[in-house]
Amino acid sequence: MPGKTYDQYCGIAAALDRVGDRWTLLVLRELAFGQQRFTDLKAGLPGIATNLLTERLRALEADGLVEQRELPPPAARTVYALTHDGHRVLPVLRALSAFGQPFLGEPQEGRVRHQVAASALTTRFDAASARDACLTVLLELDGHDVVVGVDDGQLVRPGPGMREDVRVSGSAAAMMRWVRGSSLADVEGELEVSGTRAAVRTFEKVFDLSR
Amino acid sequence: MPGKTYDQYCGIAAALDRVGDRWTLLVLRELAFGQQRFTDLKAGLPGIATNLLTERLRALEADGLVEQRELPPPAARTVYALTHDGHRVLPVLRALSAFGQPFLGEPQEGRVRHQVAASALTTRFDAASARDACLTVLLELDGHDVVVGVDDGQLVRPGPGMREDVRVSGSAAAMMRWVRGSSLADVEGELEVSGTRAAVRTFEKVFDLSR
DNA sequence: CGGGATCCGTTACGATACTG
DNA sequence: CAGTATCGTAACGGATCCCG
Repeated sequence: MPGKTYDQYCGIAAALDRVGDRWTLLVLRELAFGQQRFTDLKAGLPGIATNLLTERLRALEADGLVEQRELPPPAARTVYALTHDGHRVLPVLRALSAFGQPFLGEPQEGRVRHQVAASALTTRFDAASARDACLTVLLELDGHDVVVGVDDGQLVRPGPGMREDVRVSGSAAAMMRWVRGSSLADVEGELEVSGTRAAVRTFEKVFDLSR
Repeated sequence: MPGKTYDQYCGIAAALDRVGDRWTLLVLRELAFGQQRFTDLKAGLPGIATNLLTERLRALEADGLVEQRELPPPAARTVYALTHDGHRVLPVLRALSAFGQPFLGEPQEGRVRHQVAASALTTRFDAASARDACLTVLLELDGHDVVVGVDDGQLVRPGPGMREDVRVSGSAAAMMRWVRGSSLADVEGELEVSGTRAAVRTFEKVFDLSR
């Protein structure tokens, strides 16, 4: 922490004691995209000092939210990943993302990370409309695949090997524009949405995108 | 901010640029309980320096999340309150509260703020089960009234003058214990729940309390 | 090159004293 | 009651260096 613990009997204070430090929630955001090497994290967090990144990772490990994993030689040795407990921050990240969206300006082509566009999409997930829905969506943004799943009305990170019901292809900026309120017609030519009519309908309902 | 803005095109980064500083989210928590005077805020945030509290309030005002209101003379002059925009942080506070609950120890009688117990309750709200539900709950915790409402499947802060469907009376610590997983039988004698059978059933369903 | 550790100037925070 | 002022300390930012 900077300073010290808030030391209050309150869930919010307890949460901030773990993840309230500068950079910590952004580190967790990076790990929410999947396991990352130290260097990947540094690249995704422009401006962070290496010693701070180290310290934040150690603190998150100590709290059981993040763990180091050793990978077989063919790849870089060690990666960081969210633990089972660590996945419980995802709703916090989603709420922050939703809160922060209105502060963002117009997305500029080529300056939107594909994971950020995907995260902006999940921001619009509406549990009430998703009742009992099951759906796998493959986003192909600037050539990168991101899978978003809805299972039994819950937003999930699906494992690989799922066959997608809906595929959305295009630039991350276009996806961002759609999510931010443009109608699909407005981003036509930039985004291609494919899948059965029913699946696409479910997709638009669950993420409140039918405009 | 400490340091400076993260300056990333990302909702989470933009959110943290506004509310990511130390104490800021706890200031917003206090205001989520209702409008507060400077001194009330200070009392609810043990350990904060007065200059920091001032600075945080000014920054939140500049971002349009908090506003100062002048009250008619009979009371203390000026209070701080969330603006319309500022109410959009409530889901962030709820997500943080839910994330932080498991880190809290057993509640001790007399050491739980009634608002914290109420906030812990809202943590358990399940939008999927609340579909179309309408309900007003009056919590009477340690003698303080807190109203929690569900309208059309959404969690709301109801205005005054609503007649309650369910009333829960007892200590904040007992409420906390119930919310944390005890069955109603376990807190029997400490909590009194009244209302029509149907209303109580809805209450328990919507907050997943039937154990 | 990936994964850090070290050092140092700058900034923010914490504590308390003081004022309209 | 509602802040402002001051000041020592801890945390951060940036760069550099180190090691396998």
